[in-house]
Amino acid sequence: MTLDTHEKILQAAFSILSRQGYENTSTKDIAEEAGVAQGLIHYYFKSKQQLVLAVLAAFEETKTMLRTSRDTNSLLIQLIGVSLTDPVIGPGVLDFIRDQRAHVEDIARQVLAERELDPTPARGIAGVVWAAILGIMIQSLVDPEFNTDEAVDALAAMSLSAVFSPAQGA
Amino acid sequence: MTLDTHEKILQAAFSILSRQGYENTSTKDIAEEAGVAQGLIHYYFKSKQQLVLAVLAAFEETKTMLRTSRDTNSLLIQLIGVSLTDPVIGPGVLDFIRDQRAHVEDIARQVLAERELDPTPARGIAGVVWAAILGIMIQSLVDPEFNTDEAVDALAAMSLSAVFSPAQGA
Amino acid sequence: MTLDTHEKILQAAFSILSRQGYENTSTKDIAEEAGVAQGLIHYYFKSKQQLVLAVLAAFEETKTMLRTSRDTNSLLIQLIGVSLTDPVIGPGVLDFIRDQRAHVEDIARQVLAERELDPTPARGIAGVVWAAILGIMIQSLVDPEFNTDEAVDALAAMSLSAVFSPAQGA
Amino acid sequence: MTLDTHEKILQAAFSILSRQGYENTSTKDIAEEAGVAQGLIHYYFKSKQQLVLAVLAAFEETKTMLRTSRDTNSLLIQLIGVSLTDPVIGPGVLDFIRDQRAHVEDIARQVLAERELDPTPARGIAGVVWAAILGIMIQSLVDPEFNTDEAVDALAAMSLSAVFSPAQGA
DNA sequence: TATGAATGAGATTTCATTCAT
DNA sequence: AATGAATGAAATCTCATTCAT
Repeated sequence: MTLDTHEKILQAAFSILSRQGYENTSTKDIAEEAGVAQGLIHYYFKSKQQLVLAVLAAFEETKTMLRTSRDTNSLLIQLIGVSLTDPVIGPGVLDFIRDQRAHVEDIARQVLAERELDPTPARGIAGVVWAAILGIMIQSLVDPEFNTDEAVDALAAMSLSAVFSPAQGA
Repeated sequence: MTLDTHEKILQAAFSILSRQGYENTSTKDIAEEAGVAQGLIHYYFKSKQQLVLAVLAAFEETKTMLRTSRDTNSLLIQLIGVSLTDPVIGPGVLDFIRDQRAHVEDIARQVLAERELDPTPARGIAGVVWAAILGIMIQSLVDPEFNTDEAVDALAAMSLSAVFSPAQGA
Repeated sequence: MTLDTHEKILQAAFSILSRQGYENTSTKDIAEEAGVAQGLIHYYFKSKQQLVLAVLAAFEETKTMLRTSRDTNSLLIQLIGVSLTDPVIGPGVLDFIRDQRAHVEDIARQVLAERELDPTPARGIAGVVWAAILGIMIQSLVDPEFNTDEAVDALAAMSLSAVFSPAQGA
Repeated sequence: MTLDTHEKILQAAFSILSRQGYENTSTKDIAEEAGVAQGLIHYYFKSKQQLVLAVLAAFEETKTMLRTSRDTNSLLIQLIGVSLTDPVIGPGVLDFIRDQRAHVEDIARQVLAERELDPTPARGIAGVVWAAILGIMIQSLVDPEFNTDEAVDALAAMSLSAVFSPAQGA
């Protein structure tokens, strides 16, 4: 199962971007990692930005494959930073984040339904839970001494409390 | 109250960095914003990286002044992205994040003490709460439709539940 | 006989470096002399230093072609000065000087062998003769009134004496 | 015996220039080495070039003190390189070299006179001997494996031969 | 499709020199 | 005499993008 060139470039871009970051990665680097000529990058992708968007889009499709990979998280956090100023990258990151949050919201809604509870707070809970996931991701990446397991346990506990506690949405 | 040049450069750097991001801001931009010659930047700060670290350090001192400012948050998120690959910026961001988390942990510990509860879960709770704050920050910045107030309310409710619920650390 | 770009840059570099000296020649100057874009210099040569080393290496290959050229000598003397402080240029110049001295030593050894004399002093003689050649080069370059022919004659006479005189190595 | 500022700058300049070379030494470096303000350099010396000329001129006066110092030689060789392109440094170096050669010529003339020999070849011999001294200096500086003693011995032997041999000026 | 040479703009940094105090 | 802040030009190097083949 040989990869076609398009795919080869995408994978090379993901690999090197997550290692080096958006601004520290040149299209030449990507071409070398992919084993193709520099010019070919722009034959398949109109610009460096478009290539990165394509990488981001590929995340979702191959989600399970890459899930919880440190590389993926690293690239995501970096792209969030970029997205704050880049008008092309920005919308792509926004879509990605909304999708993820919607996914969490679905789960919350399910749980509440199973308990025959009011589904209204699902959106607020999803906002916080997904926020906490992002923040835990960041602290894991930035701080080698951050106790990720402890944080994940605490998040689980807090989420359960939120579902059963009458204090919700105070 | 005229600012001395050193301060003028710091403020200009903060202002323009938070707007444009680290990689999109040149030292020339900063000099122009500050109204000084380009070379003067390097008279006061050995490198662009050192200047940014100085801006970051100034955050803490003027924390109340700038608190909840969108600019500050924007710069912080961007610098987190940069910190993943930059060996000079990295440690500065790490210190900042640890300080903030420690601050949250202090508060959690206080609350638990007032209730005469076991202080052990304070650290785990702090990790999650500060994570959620970061994540809410990000979603506010990236997604104009994100309902920040709702998320903050939910976070408050979940934190309260965490303190009183016996399920902690399950 | 069109030159390929690599060669064109090398020749332009040699020409302008020998005229203006290492520190007074910018890569922009070299690009203009070669009639190419500034960035192309760094496409072919990783740095200005590497380009200069390549020029130096080209000396030996085209030695006869350029022999006794004032330009070559000028560049060599300037690079010797640079070599005293530059860790990249330094080794290149050192190799060049050793090669030249070894060449002189070979000749001395040959002459002594033809006369059936002890070859031991060849190394000492070579050191001095090559030293004198360097020094005559310098004086010719620096002092327009220096009588180069007279000095060369005297060097020849002294070298002959050295070979035949029993006083060697006294 | 405290040094006046003028002298302090001269000595600092000599010390740091011989270590770092002309182009790698900034006026700021010299000011710091001298323990004075940057601006003061230009109060005493019109330009960096004039300062270097003053250092060179000071060589001759303090010749005995500094004689055979590796620092002095290093600075001289570097300045010879600079002199080939710098219209201000150039003449200063030229004077220096002529003085030194004249000194050697005086000695040669004396020796010939003592032997009651024809003084004509003195100039040619001086040109070569001084050339050899320069060249030996260079090789000592550039090549840590160069056998300086052997070369000096050989130069002495060759010079003696030159004085007594009838082959002179062949 | 694919190559890689070529371009040109722009970034960081250094530095001799000037000037107000 | 002395200070050190300020200037502005220039240097090296990087890089996304284009283009002829």
